[in-house]
Amino acid sequence: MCVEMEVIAIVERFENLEERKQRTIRQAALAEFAAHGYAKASTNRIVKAAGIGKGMLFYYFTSKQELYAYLVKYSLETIQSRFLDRVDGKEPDMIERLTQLARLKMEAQIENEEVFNFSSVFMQENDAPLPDGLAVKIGELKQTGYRLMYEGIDKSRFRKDADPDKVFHLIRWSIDGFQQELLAKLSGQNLAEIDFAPYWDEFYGYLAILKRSFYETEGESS
Amino acid sequence: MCVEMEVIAIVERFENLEERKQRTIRQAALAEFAAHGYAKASTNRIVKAAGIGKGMLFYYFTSKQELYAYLVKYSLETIQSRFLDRVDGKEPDMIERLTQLARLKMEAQIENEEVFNFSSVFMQENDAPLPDGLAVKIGELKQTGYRLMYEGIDKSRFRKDADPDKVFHLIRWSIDGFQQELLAKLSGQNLAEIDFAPYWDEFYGYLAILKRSFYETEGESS
DNA sequence: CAATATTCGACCACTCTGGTCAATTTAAAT
DNA sequence: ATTTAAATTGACCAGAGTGGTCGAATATTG
Repeated sequence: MCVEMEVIAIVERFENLEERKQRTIRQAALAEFAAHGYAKASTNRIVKAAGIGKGMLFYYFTSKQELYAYLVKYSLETIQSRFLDRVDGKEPDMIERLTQLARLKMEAQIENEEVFNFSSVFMQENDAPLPDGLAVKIGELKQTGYRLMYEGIDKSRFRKDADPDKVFHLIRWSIDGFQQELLAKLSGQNLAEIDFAPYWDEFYGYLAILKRSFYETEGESS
Repeated sequence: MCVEMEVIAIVERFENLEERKQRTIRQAALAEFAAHGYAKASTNRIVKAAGIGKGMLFYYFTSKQELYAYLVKYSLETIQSRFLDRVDGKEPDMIERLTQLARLKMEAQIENEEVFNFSSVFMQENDAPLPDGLAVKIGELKQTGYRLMYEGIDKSRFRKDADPDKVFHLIRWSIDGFQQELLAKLSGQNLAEIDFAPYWDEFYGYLAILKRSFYETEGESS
């Protein structure tokens, strides 16, 4: 009886769900893992936040581990397609490059806030149980990010009286500092509701100073 | 009988201990609270790390709360006396001021690593049960730190073609960035065993560039 | 109507929690 | 040497929370 059985991976049950429900559960789980890390995250809190019965979580995923692995995979794909793929890694001007990175990351983050929060947690976590393939992919993502930030920058545009590598770092720290401080100020608010225009203006103000200070001056007219 | 009884606060039992043992227990507790925050910190792990029986912890302190409060108080006093009190809040030159802060903080941190790690945790934690007095003192410490970093800086030394407030932030972010990155690179190692000389040299290299770039040029000869 | 796919939450064995306390060792006082 | 007091231990407690199961109820489908 039933020689040819429809074998479906359990996780497909989840993927066949209507998007709305999938999203609710994913958000709840991402938030929980982001807030507590793998070990201390609670499946009970996840189901409560997602508004589903305890049984359903283990109907969609065989275990906490599989749920975690799914979330990591999902996050990697999201970051890749919604952020990294859109970056122009050829732009040689450092400030242009970093501005682009900042803008694209912000755009991606607004629509996938939990994913980015979660990613900064699992990128550091190293005692979470992950299938080898995913662990490798995390490493690759880190490297991609690194390349996008450091590779192919034309340092010859910097002022000649200073070590270009040092100038490079100073510019990076400045832009990072602005971003971090802005994000801290805005934390708690819903990013999607914020009008970023004035913050971008402020940002460009900083960039102008950085250019004036760290780039070779090219014809200083009044 | 025994009308005049020697009433001692329980915590004094701890303070009458020999310094060595006090220190061992304090370090274990500071590390545990720093790593997990108040709620998730485990008294079991503390006594194990400190090498004492479970009973002793509650012989010295009546509860986890009291232990936590003691550690906060101890940390505040340490930071005040070993760091803040030594800062010259009058130095008007921003880079001099921040250099001084970096150096003094580093010196204090080398000899009280756990205290500083713990402090950055309890300064953000806001659902830990603390006697009102201490909560106030934490606020005061934050303000002192803020003043030491921002107050009385002579911004007129900055280049005239840029908003001095922006320049101020750029310099701060640069120095913070260097510090953070260094600390991250050195994390895990025992700070006391590290020779910081080359790092200070590197640091001064950055400061020279910052001065050259952001300060008003005063007679550019060569 | 029957078969199948979903959904629920009570329940399980287990771990860990902050805290207690009877019993023991150590030190001090007489 | 003997009494008294202080210091120290870890087994133990009730309670909370853990990841995960499962029988029963409900929806959906053929």
